[in-house]
This record gives sequence, C-alpha cells and structure tokens, in this order.
Amino acid sequence: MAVPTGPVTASTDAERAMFDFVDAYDRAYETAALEHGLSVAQACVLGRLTRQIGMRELADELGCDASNITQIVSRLEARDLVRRHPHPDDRRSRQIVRTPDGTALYAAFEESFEFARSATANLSAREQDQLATLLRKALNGTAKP
Amino acid sequence: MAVPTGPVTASTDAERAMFDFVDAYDRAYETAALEHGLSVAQACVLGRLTRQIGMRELADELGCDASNITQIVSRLEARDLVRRHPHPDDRRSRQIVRTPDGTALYAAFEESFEFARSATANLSAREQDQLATLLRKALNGTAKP
DNA sequence: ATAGATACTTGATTCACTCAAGCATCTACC
DNA sequence: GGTAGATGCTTGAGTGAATCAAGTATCTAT
Repeated sequence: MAVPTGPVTASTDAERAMFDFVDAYDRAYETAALEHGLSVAQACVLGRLTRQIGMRELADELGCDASNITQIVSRLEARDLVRRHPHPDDRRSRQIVRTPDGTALYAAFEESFEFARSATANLSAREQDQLATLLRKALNGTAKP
Repeated sequence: MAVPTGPVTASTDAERAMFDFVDAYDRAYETAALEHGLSVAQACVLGRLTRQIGMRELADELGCDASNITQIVSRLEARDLVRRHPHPDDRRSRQIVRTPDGTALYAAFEESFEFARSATANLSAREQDQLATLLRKALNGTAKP
C-alpha cells in the first residue's frame, strides 16, 4: 500500500492513464525514499530545505500541523540530516537547515528517484512540451487555491 | 502533508508539470476520502471490492502485508461497510464483500473525487487521447513489472 | 499420515498525523 | 512601558497505517 490507489471504476481511458501514472509516480517516490532510509514524509521535508526555513512555514507549505513537523524534523535531526538554528530576529522561531549529510543524502535520493527523468527520457522534446501543456491545462480544470 | 511531495529541484518543465499534477491528484484523493470519513487506505481497499476477494489477494494487489489488510478490513467491518464471508472451498480464506452501505459510500466518495473528471473535462476529446497516449508512453520509459 | 505451504490473525513497534495545551516571545494598542 | 492577544514551537494523548514475528487453522502433496 503506502500509496494511494485510484478509482477502479475510472471511466474514461484518459482517467485510467492518469491514475496509472500517478500510482507509478507515488510508488517510485516511496521506493526511492526507502532505499535511502527515508520515509516519504522525511524525503518530502528534506526536499524543501533548499533554503533556511522556519517550522511554521514548512508546515504551511506541506499543509499539515506544526507539531507534525516538529516530530519529523526531530527524527531527521537525530540522524544529523538537519539542524535547528535560532532565527536572528525572532527568538520564537527555529530555522531548519540541512547538514552536509542531509544535502548529500537528499541528492542521492533524487538520483534514485529516476521516475520523472525516465518518463521524460522516452519522449521527444516536442512531446515533453505537449505533455507539460496538457497536464497544466488539465490541472486548470480543477480549481484549487 | 499526507501526500508525497516531489523533488523541488525538478529540472525540466515537463518534470515539474508531472509533479504538480501528481501532487494535486493525491491531495484531491485524500480530501475526497476524508469528506466521507475514510482514510486513503480505506478508500483504496473499498475501491477494490467490486468483486468478492480474499485478504491475501487484496494484500498482493495493494502491495502490502496481509496483517495490514486485516486491520483495515476490521475497521471497515466495524462500520458495516464490508463483511467477511467464508470461502466455499477453502476454510482458511475469507472473502471480503462490500455491504450496500459500503457500496453507497464508495459511490459517494467517487462522486466527490471529481479530480480526474474535472481534469479531463477541460480537454477536448483529441487532447484527452493525446494526454493518455503521452502518459502511457512516459510510463513505458520507467520499466516496472 | 504427515510435512510443508498457505490464509488469516494477533501482538509489538514505529512513524505520520491531528488536536488540545502549554511556554516563550513578539506586536499592538492604551 | 505594560499588558492582551497573536504567533512559533513543543509536548502529550490518541488514532491509523504499516511492518515484522509468531501463532492457529486448514489445505496439499508426497
């Protein structure tokens, strides 16, 4: 499991293709994470840390409760993959940064997660453009602030 | 959270479009499930029950441990959404079936999960075909039995 | 007739997630 | 300048998903 599974009754061919694609993407993501001893949530968080960022901000970006982030970051910190720094101007806030280990591990994870790369590799430049355009157009049909 | 978040460093435009699409799909799926008091895993399982199916088979389809299914099915059964029937020929096996309530709830869930429908609604028939074709072609690049 | 495979369950653990409280600090307003 | 309320984070309690290791019952094949 570990990965959402879509409606079995997907009616149109396009809907089924979307589902298969999403399912494969999710599975590949999880597999790559596990290969590096990361959970999906941990890989997720680690991936956001390209810049210094506060817990609150992180929680908002990921759409979850701040206390959830506290835990995940604590586990990452215990493995010395991230560190909490004091915010220079606001002593309530903790800025999270990746350690060199964290950066290296995340790079290795992305390297393993070849799904998106392999997927596009099979398409010509023109097809890639088309796909991106169609996906965006499809997404626009689904209003979502 | 609750939903995988892709590589922030996605390099090409097509890769970013894929990620955005997958992310939106997953979030929509979870939201629809929650609206009906289902977890993603529960919606997932419920969706597979278009036919009578054993626990083992279910676990294999979803790629998880049988004991995981035991738990999820137990929770669904407690809400009278599914039932365990004895297998006619094999007394070890339990056949899971949706109750009428389960079927109704799942139908309502699918109704709520308008993501795929909305997404395709925005595309012409020709574009839908193109998208399906491109997604399949992209998927083929990612070998995965 | 029994040895081993198979189907499911139980129990123990871990992690993700949410909510409610709590503490420290910041901000605004009087 | 001091206090009220907002904000940032943590802690604790509770639920669910997931995995693994064992255990029981039943089936299969020799």
